[in-house]
Amino acid sequence: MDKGEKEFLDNFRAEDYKRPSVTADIVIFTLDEDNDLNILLINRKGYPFKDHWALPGGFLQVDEESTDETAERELYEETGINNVFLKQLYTFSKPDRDPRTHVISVAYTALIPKSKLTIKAGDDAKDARLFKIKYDIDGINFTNSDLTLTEKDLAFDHKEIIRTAITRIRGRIDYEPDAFELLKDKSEFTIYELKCIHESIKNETLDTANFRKSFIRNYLNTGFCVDLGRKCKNTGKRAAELYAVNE
Amino acid sequence: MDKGEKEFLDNFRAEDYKRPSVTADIVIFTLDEDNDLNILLINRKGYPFKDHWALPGGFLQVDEESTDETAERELYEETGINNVFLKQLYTFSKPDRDPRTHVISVAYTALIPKSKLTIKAGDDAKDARLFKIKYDIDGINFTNSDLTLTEKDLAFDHKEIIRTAITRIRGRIDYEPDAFELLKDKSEFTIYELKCIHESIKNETLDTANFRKSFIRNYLNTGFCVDLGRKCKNTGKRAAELYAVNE
DNA sequence: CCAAAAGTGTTCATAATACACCCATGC
DNA sequence: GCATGGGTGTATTATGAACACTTTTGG
Repeated sequence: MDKGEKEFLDNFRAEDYKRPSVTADIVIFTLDEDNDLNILLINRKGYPFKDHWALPGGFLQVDEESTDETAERELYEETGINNVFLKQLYTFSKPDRDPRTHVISVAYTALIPKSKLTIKAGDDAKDARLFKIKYDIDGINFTNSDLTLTEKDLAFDHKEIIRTAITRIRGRIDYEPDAFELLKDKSEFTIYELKCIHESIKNETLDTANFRKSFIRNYLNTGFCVDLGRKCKNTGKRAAELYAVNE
Repeated sequence: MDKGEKEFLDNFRAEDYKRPSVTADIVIFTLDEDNDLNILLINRKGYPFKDHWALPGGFLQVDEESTDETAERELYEETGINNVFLKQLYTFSKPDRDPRTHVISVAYTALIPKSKLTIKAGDDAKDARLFKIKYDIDGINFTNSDLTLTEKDLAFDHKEIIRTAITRIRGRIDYEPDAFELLKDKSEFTIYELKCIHESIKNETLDTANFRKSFIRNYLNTGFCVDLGRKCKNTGKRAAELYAVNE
């Protein structure tokens, strides 16, 4: 760095410029006991959008962290887990998307097996719940045992973020190994557990034989997965072969 | 909006929170007369990274525009064109990526035929130039008739942004109709012009017959393109069939 | 025995890839 | 006449989708 640059930086005052707020919001997908695709939403304790449901997330700590780190931190605070599959999704930045001020949201997608999720409502939430994603004529609905949300119950532009996330994950599922992230145990799973994950993400049933063949071609023969050479006994019915993701 | 929310918003003071700056930076790709892939870089007039080469871009106008609009505006100021293929690429947010303060960069990719580009150096630039993208052992180089840049000549983390952009466009070229955006004239082009675009983006030569077949299958038979039923006469050699993107 | 999960085999259409070959034109 | 761009045909193999069929297991 030359003298001129040092002098410039010493005199630079960030406060002289008007700036937006930046948040990281996270679309957390998981599969429930019915193997349905679920999303984690929190019920907002304060204004704006008090009592509405929103994606977990929070403000960037300026000069301290990247938005990736904001997302990781918020995810840990919200679900108690780290070292998780977390991918940047898209950045939402319309000036009026938050009534307080101009807030840029960098959205992330996380895929987490339910067994690893310990859901707790954070500081800014009255409640945190998993919702099944249901599709009907009007668009997407979110339901669980005692609540049904429509898009109007969602805060900010979070319905748009969720739609973008679903579209993205569906586009990726056939080409990227994302589905493995939703397995209860990546080091011991059956082809049919993996098939269930693909089915709920794509929201359609898949052919057993064809799914099997593509698993063998794309993941077993490539060395991405290995055949453990033993069967899964305890599970009712016929014993299924066990596989593991090769780390 | 209820009374409580109105009161909250009236009392909300955005200045109470520390906030980052936000910019939109644009990776502008074009093809030069040799049909090589080029990128537009500007030479920085002021600090920081004075005299270094950087992506065109600029600060978000808070409360006025989305980052998409920032990118459009900057692109217009820099190249004199609008209504252009502009896609959000990725958001870069490491706290130290700009020595002034924490600056979040929302990066965009633009594909523009050279005939539509009128390059002019903006307020913050001494110079604006197209550079060929060259690959060697050390990574990517940027060259034109009188300059060769290495990654060290680039400002900020712009080499990382450019790498991300190249990877993204390569991943999309086989599945998305991005290549059509680089045609001199979308309403009158030959299959071989399109092939050249694919070749420079992928940095490999393609088989004529196979490219042709996939064009027919994916774009002609689907109605995305139409056969104009006439030939391109003026171009030396044998006359080539003309096609148009169906608007 | 039978429903359900687990696993195999066969077929057909479409895609990707490689490559051999012909036509038109300007130098 | 030959290099270059423009264009066609054919063969091989990989992939995707449809579907018929067998095996194992608990109730």
